[in-house]
Amino acid sequence: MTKELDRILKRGVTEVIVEEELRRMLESGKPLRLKEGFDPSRPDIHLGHVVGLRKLRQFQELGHQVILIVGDWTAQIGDPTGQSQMRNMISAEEVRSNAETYMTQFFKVVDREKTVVRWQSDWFGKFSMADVISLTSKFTVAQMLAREDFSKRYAAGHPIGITELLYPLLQAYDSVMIESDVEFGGIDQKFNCLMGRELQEMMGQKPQQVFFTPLLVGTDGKMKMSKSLDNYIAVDDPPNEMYGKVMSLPDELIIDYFELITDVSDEELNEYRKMLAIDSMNPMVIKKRLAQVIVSEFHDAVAADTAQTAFEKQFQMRGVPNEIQEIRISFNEYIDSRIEHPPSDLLEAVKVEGSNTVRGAVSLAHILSRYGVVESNSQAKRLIAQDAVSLIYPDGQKSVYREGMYIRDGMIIKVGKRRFAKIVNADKD
RNA sequence: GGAGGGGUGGGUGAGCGGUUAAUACCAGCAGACUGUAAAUCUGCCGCCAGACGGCUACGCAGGUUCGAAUCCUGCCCCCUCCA
Repeated sequence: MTKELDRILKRGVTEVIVEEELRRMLESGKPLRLKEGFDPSRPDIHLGHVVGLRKLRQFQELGHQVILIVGDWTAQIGDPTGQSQMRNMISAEEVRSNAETYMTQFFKVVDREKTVVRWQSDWFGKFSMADVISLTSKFTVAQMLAREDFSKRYAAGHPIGITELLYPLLQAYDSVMIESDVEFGGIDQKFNCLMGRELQEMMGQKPQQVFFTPLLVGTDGKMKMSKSLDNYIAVDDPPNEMYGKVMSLPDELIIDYFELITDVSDEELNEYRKMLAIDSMNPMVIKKRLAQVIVSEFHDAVAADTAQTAFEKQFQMRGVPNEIQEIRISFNEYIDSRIEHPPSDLLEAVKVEGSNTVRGAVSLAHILSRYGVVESNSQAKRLIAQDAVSLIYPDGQKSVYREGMYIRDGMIIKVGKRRFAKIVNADKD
């Protein structure tokens, strides 16, 4: 028991306030009320969130109760944490639908049975001006500026919304309302969470303990994982994509990921650490193992295997993936329209070598942009000019696409490393 | 209320009448290399057009000019200082 507790309190933890106190509470055997709040402003949960969610799960397994707070009010304000710009407010309807998707993802990690969901609007919905004043009167501007995000912005002359100052107060008030024993959050939430302690104490409650988890670095290897930086791996990512994203992580992150979002034993972890340190194994191999573990966690072992095979085939052996977007086009239509009276939005095509061939650089660029393989016509042309587009014939032959080449039924177009599309002549059926 | 500074492409940020689809950096994309790692090198990086070329773009709306992101007028927004 104590050993297990040690592990939970040590692995994947940045700081616990107050550790001794929390340990005592845990050992007392009394079920604790664990608070985790989220703002349904961006509904996608990614691996960065999972670090904390896994902790919640571990505590649940010890018999404690999770109280999930849907921050429908704070979401509208926008969390100022780590922001150098003022946040824009989002609408109430948006919040509501986001919350929906959020929760299904949330419960991929956390045990639904041992979780209570509360909406902030339960209490803030009936907040009056008098309540707002009474809440805000407890704090000073200096206290708010003690927070680095704010003081930096202030010093740099960047705007700070008054609602943003309110944010930590609302979050703190949540702790009071649910009589939280322990709040969970990323270390960047420190200010907000500590605010909760202060407010609880002022309101005559025992201040919550706070459990801070580390921030997971995103796929760019530099910044913390976040949706707005587009360096995230979402728990909802399909297996192949998830696998690929893990493989694209910088090697330096392998250990962190194993430690923070998988259950591999400490012994195994040390093993990897050693291997990486002395270079006794290609890090790629260990990373593949990581990718597999992660995909099995959010999907299943079979999906993980499939993803691995697909990855090897597509990227390591430079092959063609199994599932490819099909582009069905009527060859005849293109050809006829060319001959009769070509509408400007139609593709140019020239009939050659029988009826199942379309020709011309224009055509391919159009096809690619029209069917969403690339964003625009201009972009397609640029890619073609850069030899980034190639044709793969049904017999496996491959050649870089050049202006004037023929496009045939059944041919696969490869754009860059990862975009594929198969041309199908719709006239056949 | 007063004084001053500012709003430029995804981000930072230059330009302050023409040679500017707009310097530079970051991000992004592509190619070489490779382990879809990192590092490095190279190219691209508004849209349409096969091409000549055209269109849209520098907070918004007008105006001056052969010509404006650059000048003028009005409006909106942001920042700083004083009260």
